[in-house]
Amino acid sequence: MSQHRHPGASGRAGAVPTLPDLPEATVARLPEYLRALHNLADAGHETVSSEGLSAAAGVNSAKLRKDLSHLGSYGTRGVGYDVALLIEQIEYVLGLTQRRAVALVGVGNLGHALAGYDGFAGRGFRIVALLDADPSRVGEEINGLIVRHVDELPAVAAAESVAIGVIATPAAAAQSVADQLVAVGVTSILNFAPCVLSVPEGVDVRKVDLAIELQILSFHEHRKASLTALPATGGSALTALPGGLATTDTQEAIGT
Amino acid sequence: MSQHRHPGASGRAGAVPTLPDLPEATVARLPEYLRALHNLADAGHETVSSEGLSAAAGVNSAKLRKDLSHLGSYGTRGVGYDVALLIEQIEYVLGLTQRRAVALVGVGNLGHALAGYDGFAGRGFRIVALLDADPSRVGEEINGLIVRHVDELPAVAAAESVAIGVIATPAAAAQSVADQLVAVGVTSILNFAPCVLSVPEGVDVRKVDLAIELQILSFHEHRKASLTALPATGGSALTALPGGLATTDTQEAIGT
DNA sequence: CGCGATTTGTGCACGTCTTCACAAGCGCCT
DNA sequence: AGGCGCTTGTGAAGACGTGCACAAATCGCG
Repeated sequence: MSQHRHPGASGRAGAVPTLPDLPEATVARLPEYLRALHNLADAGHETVSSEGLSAAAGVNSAKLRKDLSHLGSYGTRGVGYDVALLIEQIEYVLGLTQRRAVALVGVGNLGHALAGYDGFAGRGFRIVALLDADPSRVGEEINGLIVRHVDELPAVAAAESVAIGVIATPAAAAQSVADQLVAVGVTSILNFAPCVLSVPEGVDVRKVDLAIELQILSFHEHRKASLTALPATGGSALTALPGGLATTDTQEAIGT
Repeated sequence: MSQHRHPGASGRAGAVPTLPDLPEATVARLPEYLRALHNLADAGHETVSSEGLSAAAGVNSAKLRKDLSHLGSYGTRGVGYDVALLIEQIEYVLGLTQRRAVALVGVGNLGHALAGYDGFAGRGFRIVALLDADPSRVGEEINGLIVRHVDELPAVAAAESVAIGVIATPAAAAQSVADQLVAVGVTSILNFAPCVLSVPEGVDVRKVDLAIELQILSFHEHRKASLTALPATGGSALTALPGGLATTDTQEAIGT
């Protein structure tokens, strides 16, 4: 393998860190590995095998090895992976060495919860502004931050370089908020509003819709129910529909 | 194509509705189509072309047609899809014709927001119980429901057949709650706690982790930043600025 | 010093998902 | 009635992701 360096302590700002163009599916799993690694570190483990880490992260061990191999050879054959080193590497690749500034727009039911969610501050992010369009909400203090009017977004962005915008507004307002975020230079958006956002090229949007998750579960419920209504392993060909047996045992978590 | 019937009015309970074993990727998109269709219906449209619907749902039109073809031929060539009929079909396939009962465990920051989220009640689900292990939270009323102690889960499940459990507890409590949910017969779990749940076969778990979503965005931010810092083509390494252009234009939403 | 136990990294085959491109079908207009 | 334009449904090809199985590499021990 090629020589990999530890970019964590890199003093150079725009260095050339050979960011290795990871597959999307791998990127989506890295945070999960990272969480599992932190748990292991807290428990005092210094090294971990791919088998152990994959179990903690809930994935196949071969998949985990392939994922990690994409960011370089940081394991030792016969031993496993150095927990601390791997944490450092993944955090670097994910860009978590710098605490990115997050602006949260929409301090309603959900926004309120997000503002108080410690998973944000605890995992490499800091909320720098709470914004809302409703004047009656402006001025309220949540978790040490004062809610400001959404029109102040340019001022916020000027004071502190906002990397990520979170939209927790009603669907009707989401597109307008997205436009405003893009206008002040935000290039990554996490959208909780149930609607499609249209953004210029180069801007990343991820969507989280709680109702959709429930509906997907509902489908599987429906499917399981209609299957159990069928005869077990009858011999007759008639009513047996899905030749298969195990059905789709997607006990795997997540998808997104 | 084979004859498809409208199962919406099916009187038989455990009928054999030819549930067509949809690809997971398709299932994950159906709720999005459904939302777009409701919007179109509200706007007065009676029919919609695959082009129009796919634009409203933010996907490729060919993908949409293939997705819909999996649940039967409900379009008319030269015309498009009947909005009302398609809504009925998708809701049937997703099992939304019956309002499924949801039990929410963990009424902290996030649980509070979920309890008040209208996307639940509005989209085919009804929260039938709010549960928490903290005695100081028991008794509180949220959105018309009284918070009960988690030990009452069996009583809740006995009174009303709970189809889906939502876990919004801290990570440390999540596995225990999942076990309790499984024990009372819940076979679908939506997990907001940042941890892997182990459940018996046949139980579906979907995970939503807000921190993970942010970290994925962070990766793309990091990548975009390191790319714009690179020289365009063959220039000197140092000061060259934004020679780069399109970069990774993953403007697509979600991944689920 | 050499050997065996262990674990990583990866080539390969397989299945799933996406996308293009086009024939088949439908309604409308003349 | 016939033809024309529009839209669906789908075959085929390619991209992508997954998992097996094994060679290469490392450590510890005799």
